[in-house]
Amino acid sequence: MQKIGLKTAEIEKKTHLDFFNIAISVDCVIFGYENKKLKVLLIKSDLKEFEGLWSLLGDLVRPDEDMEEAPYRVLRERTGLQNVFLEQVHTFGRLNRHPSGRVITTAYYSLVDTKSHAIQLTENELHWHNINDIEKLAFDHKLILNTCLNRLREQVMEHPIVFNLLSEKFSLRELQDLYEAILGVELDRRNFRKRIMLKNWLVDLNEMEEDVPHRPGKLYKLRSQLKKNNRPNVDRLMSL
Amino acid sequence: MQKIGLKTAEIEKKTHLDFFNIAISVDCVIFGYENKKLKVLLIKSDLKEFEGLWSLLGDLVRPDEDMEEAPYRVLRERTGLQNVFLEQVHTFGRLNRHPSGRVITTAYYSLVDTKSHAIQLTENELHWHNINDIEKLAFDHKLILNTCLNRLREQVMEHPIVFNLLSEKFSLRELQDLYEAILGVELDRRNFRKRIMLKNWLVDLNEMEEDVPHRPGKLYKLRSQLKKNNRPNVDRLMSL
DNA sequence: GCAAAAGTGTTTCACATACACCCATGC
DNA sequence: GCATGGGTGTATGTGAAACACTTTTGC
Repeated sequence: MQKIGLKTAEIEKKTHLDFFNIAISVDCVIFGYENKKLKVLLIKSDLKEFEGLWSLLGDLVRPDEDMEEAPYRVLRERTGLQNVFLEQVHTFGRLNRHPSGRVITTAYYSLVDTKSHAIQLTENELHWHNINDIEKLAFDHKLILNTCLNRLREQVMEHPIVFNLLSEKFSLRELQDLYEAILGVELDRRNFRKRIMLKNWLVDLNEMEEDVPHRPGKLYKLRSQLKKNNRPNVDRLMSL
Repeated sequence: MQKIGLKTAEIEKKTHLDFFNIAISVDCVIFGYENKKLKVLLIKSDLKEFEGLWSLLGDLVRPDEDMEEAPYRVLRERTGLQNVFLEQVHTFGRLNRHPSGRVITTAYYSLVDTKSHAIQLTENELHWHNINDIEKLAFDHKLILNTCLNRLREQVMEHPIVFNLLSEKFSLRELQDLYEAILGVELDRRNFRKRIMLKNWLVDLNEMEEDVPHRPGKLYKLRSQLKKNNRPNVDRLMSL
């Protein structure tokens, strides 16, 4: 330790640099759905401080990319997925939230189809975890996860987004199971169907489920106008 | 310009520093209410690039403060206001959104009582502007303002927050005028009263308006349990 | 024929909306 | 007494919620 009062140029410089030495990262809460369970994609933390704990996928924002681009890059680099649904949720900037320095992070949530062949879990440090089985995560990632899950729950009945978690064709029962997994409640089948049909989100494909050990249900898909990609349209907002 | 290939240590260092040289700021959309108009507090931009334009109040996040603290500090330093309502809305990180370097900014909106004696517009560069009269702002602040205004409009019927814009005692007519100013629509008086009473947010003070040139209205105040301060309770979220 | 899930309709309640008249006060 | 806004009730429509029986298929 250096004594106080001996403020060298080196220290002066360090102090000054410190002021600008806040790094910014993005963290992605990547939701998936399988076996009637809502899942989240996590990676083993590589930090000694969090040995054995799982963490969200994230990375520092690069100096030459728009911040909105960073979570798309993270998903592309880590899972191979492109054109996914992503939405910014909240920015977390508690002092000491990161053990190796001052890092402020912006959280995004993503909805992906786990059956997509594009998804590469090759690194083998990536795993899907049941939302309900998650106890402790590295950093403040449990808080981030909870915040994103709450946001997802708020959005799900208002906007046609859950379809990003399903294959293109699905039955109403599958859709209802998905809503139940997200919201964590049971829903009445008749009321659910009425409500979902009223929104006019679905197209009846005039096809039936196959290879099910019971009466097959009708198949639907999302109305194609609603499949807009999610990247924010800045021009539109500017003109408001 | 230096030729490529001649990468000096100086350049190496600069490149490396660049990577971490993203500054983070907070910008506050401070809403007020006066003369039946929703207002926002703006400051004359001191940047040559934005000469003559107004901008939001903001500042860099300090290396030794929680990010959530920064907007409270900005309000305290610039207006003298404390214990205000503040809510984080969105983080904006477009490349080149700031002319003097890479700055990512987190936007907060605040609701303050313009009649509060604490508020100091002393610097005289601060002025309240009617929301509807704002055309162009410095940086991407028009986008930030629109985003915050949309968020405010989403929140007002769900949460008892608009009371931060009013004095402690108010009549239902004042409250309705305020809602109309925020939402930009006219409301039916009878239906508005029923709806607001149903929420059980108000306490009848058994007092009447005074010095009004017409039949005085009853005065109400916000139920005191709802006057919770707005600072996020991290512990509660962590335990979810 | 049986197990398993698909499909469907009615009633009730809460809340949103549309709408018009009398009342209390200051001047 | 008149101008100004305060205060109130009813009828109608829409969506949410509760609730049970018949149908179709694979086995």
